[in-house]
Amino acid sequence: MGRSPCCSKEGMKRGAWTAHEDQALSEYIRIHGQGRWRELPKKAGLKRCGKSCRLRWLNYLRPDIKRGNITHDEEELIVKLHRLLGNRWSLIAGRLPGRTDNEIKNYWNTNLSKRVEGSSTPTSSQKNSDQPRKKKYMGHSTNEAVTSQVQAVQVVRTKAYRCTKVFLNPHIAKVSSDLSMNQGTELKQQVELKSYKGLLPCSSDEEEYRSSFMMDLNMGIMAYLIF
DNA sequence: AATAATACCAACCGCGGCGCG
DNA sequence: ACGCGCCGCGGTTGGTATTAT
Repeated sequence: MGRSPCCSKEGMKRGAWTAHEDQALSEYIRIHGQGRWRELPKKAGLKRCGKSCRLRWLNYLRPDIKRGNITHDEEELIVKLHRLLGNRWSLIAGRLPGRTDNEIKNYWNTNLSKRVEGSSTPTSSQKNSDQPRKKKYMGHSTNEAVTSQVQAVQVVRTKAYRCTKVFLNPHIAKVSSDLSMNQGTELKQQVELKSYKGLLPCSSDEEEYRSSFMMDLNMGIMAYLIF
């Protein structure tokens, strides 16, 4: 069955997004919500295909995206989940609040796949020596870039800057605020990781974990929200 | 200082799943 | 039951930053 291309490519812009485009997209979604990607660009006045808009939003502009280096705990979790799920990046990302499938996929391809291939998960001491070269990113967040560079037309060079600013998932923020004002994300993450550790297989009953994990997925509820 | 090689990551592409008429 | 269109996923590509020579 032949499929028509998702959108006509004629007159469509490609490549890096400009601050102006980012702003237009964010603004549109803020007002109208996400979805209807096909018609979104037209309505938002963007010369982009819907797919591109969706990707940009999901991987970059979403306010709940947590940017910055993947922590060791997150890394361990990714490795474990990958062992269970394979390249199901969206599922894996679903277990890592604030992380996108694209980000995890990239991280896996550039760091973890090499490391995991040959040996088992490294110890923390190994980790430092094994760790692939890290760029000395200067800590820009893209959202900062967006706000500070809103001189339109200028392309946002989103890459090559690892940022230190953390964007909170609203759910996390809510739970965190339930916990207490200054316990914030760190505590939340600890709690979250504890809950993962409770769920993750201790080698023997992987099946058990797998089924409870799948049930969890089926319920459509992130485990971290429960704890 | 210049150039090449490598690492990293945003964005693109094509396909499959699913819902709807 | 079938075809069509939209959405989402996973693999791949391309451009830039960083490091090595």
